Amino acid sequence: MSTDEPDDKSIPRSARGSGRRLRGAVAHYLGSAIVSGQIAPGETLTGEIANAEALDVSRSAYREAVQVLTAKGLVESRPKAGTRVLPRSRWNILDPQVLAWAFSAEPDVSFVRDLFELRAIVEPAAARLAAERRDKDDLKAMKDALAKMRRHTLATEAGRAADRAFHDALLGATHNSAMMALSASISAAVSWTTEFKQRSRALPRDPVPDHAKVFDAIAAGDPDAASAAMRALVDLALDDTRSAM
Amino acid sequence: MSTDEPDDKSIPRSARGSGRRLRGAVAHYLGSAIVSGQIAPGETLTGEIANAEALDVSRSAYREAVQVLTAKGLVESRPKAGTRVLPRSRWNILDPQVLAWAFSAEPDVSFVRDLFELRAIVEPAAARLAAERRDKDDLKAMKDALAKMRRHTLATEAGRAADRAFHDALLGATHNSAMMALSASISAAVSWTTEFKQRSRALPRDPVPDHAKVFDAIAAGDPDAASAAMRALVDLALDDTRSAM
DNA sequence: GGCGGCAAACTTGCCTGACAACTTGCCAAC
DNA sequence: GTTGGCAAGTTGTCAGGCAAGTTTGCCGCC
Repeated sequence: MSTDEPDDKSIPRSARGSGRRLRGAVAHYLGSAIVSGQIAPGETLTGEIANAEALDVSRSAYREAVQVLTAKGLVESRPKAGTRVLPRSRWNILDPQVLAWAFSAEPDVSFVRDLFELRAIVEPAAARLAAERRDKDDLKAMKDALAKMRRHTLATEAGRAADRAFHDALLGATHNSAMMALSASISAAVSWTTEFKQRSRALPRDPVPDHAKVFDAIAAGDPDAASAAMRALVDLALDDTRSAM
Repeated sequence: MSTDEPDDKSIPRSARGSGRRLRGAVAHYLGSAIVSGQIAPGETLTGEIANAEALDVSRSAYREAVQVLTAKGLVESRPKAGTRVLPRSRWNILDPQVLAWAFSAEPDVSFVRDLFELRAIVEPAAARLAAERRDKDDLKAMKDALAKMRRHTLATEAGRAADRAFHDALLGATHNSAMMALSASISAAVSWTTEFKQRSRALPRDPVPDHAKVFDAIAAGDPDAASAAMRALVDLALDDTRSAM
């Protein structure tokens, strides 16, 4: 892309054009490096002036990027001690952006397993709640998403967006704000893994029938059936993902 | 500059001494104002130079605070348009810090209900996993926390810390990183609500027996019993909290 | 010889002032 | 009425400097 500057590691400048501001690019660069393990927990990264200069940005831009990482629990900085990477246990890995950084590199297998495990716990329970509380608008949103899934397949970005929309609508039908916050994280993760599945080989299974079963149970107001149908859906998705890795 | 200024709203300077850096105080101030609804979603807050001056901090400190809010999905800022508060659906309310801001003011009743609902879903499932996977260290950590809970009551901060430690150890025993990330959020929320219960009136119930039952089931490696015991514990906690509000 | 306090040095924290980049909304021309 | 460009205002980035706080090591005291 950029014809001008084949500098050592000053990538951010070229990534600036992608809508992200400059500090966003720096945050992405550092965040990915940390989450992917290139900078191990406990390590303290080089001083602000040196590091900012190495990345060819001003100290303020660099500092604002570090603030973002601090806000997400990736690093902690104290005077004289420097900025050091915190242990994984303090990271907000449920943060959608951190999740994106985690999947921007080769996703860790055990981490994907953990995410699916969480999904297998939360989504069936959410489907149960949704069956009890859904209103007309919720059903309409889910129905529309389902129709879009039918039209496009999961091979297209539009299809994956429809998949996300379906799960978002489902979580939204619980009318539980905490659940909806998890929705953002989980649907993001699901989207990444779906794309990953897609990349590895053609999807062997048509996902629409499973989703339709969940929808029918929720529309019928049958909590047990909704929970069971969603459990089946997640299990199948886990199988597909597992066989793709 | 100004040594003594009982200015209208320049609170941050006084809050700086509390360990938090100055930008942390500004972030706390703005974050609380947003989460508590004083600044409604969709509103655009005043320009950086004006607002920074009103709070009696430099523009850089103010900007770094805003970056923190941006990282947590509370606001979004674009040139010329200003910085505007995003709709609640985009907030990372599972972020421990956002949770803290939410509880720093009068906590919203329906929000607390939502949190307990999530807890009622996640923690029994986590107890089930913990019963299957716990190792010696996990059991030791839980046992220690339980002993501390017995020694101090929930009326003391040490007791509440022990309660947090018990739940953290339990979530940790699942050996699931995503679950452990939720642990930070949930235990924080539980701690806030416990303190809230405490504030309203003396706790009518001794929490130790319930916790001990969960521990015994996990130590025995009985997933079903662990799940059931945890479900009972959360239900009781919900009852207490509900009657206190 | 060990221990405690003190000081210096280094890193982040904060400040100031200025300019560049980017929207947005107005306004004019077609 | 639509479309194009222009201008103004806000955030974004930059540079340099000083202050505050911590860690480290030295020095004196016990």
